[in-house]
Amino acid sequence: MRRSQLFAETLRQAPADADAPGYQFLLRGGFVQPLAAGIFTYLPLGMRVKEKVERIMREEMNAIGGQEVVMPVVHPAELWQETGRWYSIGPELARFTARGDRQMVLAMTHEEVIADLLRRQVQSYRQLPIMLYQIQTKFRDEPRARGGMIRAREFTMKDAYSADAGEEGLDRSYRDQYEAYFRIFRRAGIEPVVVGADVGIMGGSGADEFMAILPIGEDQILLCEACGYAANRQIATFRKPQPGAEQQASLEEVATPDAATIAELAAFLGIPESETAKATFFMAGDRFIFAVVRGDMEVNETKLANAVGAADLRPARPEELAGTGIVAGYASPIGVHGVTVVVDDLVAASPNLVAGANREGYHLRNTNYGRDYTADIVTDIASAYAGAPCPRCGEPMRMERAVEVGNIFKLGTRFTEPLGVTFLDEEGREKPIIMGSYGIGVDRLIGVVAEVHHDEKGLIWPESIAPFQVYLVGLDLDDEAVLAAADTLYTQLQARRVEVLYDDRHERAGVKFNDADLLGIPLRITVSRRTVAQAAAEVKRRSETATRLVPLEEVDEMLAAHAEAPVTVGNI
RNA sequence: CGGGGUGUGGCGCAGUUUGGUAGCGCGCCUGCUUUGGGAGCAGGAGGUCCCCGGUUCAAAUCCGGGCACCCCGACCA
Repeated sequence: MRRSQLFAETLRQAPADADAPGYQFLLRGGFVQPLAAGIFTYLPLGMRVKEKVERIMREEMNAIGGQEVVMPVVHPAELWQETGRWYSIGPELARFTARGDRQMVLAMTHEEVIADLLRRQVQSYRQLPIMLYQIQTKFRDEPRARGGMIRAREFTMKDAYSADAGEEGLDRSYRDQYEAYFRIFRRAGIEPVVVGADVGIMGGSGADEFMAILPIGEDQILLCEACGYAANRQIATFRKPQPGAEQQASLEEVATPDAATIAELAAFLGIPESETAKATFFMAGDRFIFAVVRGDMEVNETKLANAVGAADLRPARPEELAGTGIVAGYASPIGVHGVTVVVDDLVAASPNLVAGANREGYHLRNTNYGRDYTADIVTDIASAYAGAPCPRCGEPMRMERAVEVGNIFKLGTRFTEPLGVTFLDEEGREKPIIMGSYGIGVDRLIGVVAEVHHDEKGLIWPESIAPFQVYLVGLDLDDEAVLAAADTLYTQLQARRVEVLYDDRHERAGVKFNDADLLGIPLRITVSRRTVAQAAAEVKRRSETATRLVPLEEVDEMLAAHAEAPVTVGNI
């Protein structure tokens, strides 16, 4: 491809609304063009990257027995009503009315459709196992798209679904996907960490997330370097400190004016925050949830939601406290009524904590679980934190921000049961199919690679997904000998099936070199009056600063030899 | 959905406080010169100043109401 023909206008300055550096380069280089918040057009350069990422995914999915399908983006509402997600998922599920008042949804995921497909096609255990995948558009009306390609509303996902006759089969499919995922991410140039995850709206029995550690990540993960424990903060546990062993003392009200926060309270009384109890209030639908953790810890909303069996939790509004006996800022479970009380197990085990008196300006010393109050649920609802002791080995854990680039779920019968997706086993018994679901965000992966692989000048694509393998810079092209040499090399490289972008524009050297750096193509080859005088071309790797001269007749041979590299797609 | 910010030519911005009919840099077009790290000179094209309404002799600027986009939080396979 000649640069003069390529539809890619590079920008010297990044649009002001792009903050992440990798995303800025994707915009400046002409890889993608935003249409609206979280909705993008892929331009030719971006399309080439996307195509290569998808090719890797296809290869790895095919390698574990996956078969490709494409399912619709528009689904009838009835299917989503059958699984209940029509009702349980909020406005992020985009709904619209088609002709004749038919309710439709835009696919945010495809479990319903795949389950329906299996329901229609599978009758016998002899047809199982099945592994299907697609690379297809999804739409999620996210409350807030951000981070460029990392969190889009319309995006492309590689989603795979396994159908097995039993748990052992699911374990095997899950393991195959797990390993394929590592191969996909490594080939695309990132090294993810796998963390245990919450099953969220997917339901099912287990889930792992593939996380790319990045400061712009929206997720937080806890990692133990000593034993390898890794978990999303949403579900991460930690070894709780030993509660104090002192005797229970008698309850005592103490005036604590203007001490409505734990920090103020601890400072006022001259005690550590760990000797206090913190109360927070949530609504799970119509249920009022009163949650208590030790003062130095935070409530983990995911754990709390799971503890009370709620799909959704939101902070309670002040007016919702009316009639419960709760006084915000001075709250404790003592004297409250009509609410579901959930107490963290550490609080329940800790003697003589300072807690609110449910009276403006007063707290209680020496509150004790069991003696002074009880709870509907006592369990772990505290959030793990940086430095928290590992639940397995007790060593302090690291907390990192990360982007979820892939996830795998053991769905079990979450979708096949309500939809009646069954098969007959060897004994002629009807059983629900056991499913797994496995997703990778294609655009998000590209966005993550861009964030990981760049320098101050631009992108540095891994060879495996670079839009071109070679950026051929022609300088002094008004010199006929140089033009002929550059054109010849271009033709030779194309004949070798090397993907080459030939900068034949009438631009100055600086412009071309800077564009080459911005676009991040792995190899730059320069032909100029200077190099032609030595019958050579200058070769430079984007990832390195060194250049070297290679005789013109050897350049295409050199690249052909290079084609052996295992991770490479294409002919270089 | 709460808090904050921003909407002015393709991109980056000034102008808004104190109303007077739109400007700078980059990019783009033409010509000449230049030519290994974002050239110089000369000439030129390009803008419903986010939208609607109001105030005013006069609105990018003041007032009201929308919308869009960005950041933080909430939310999130």
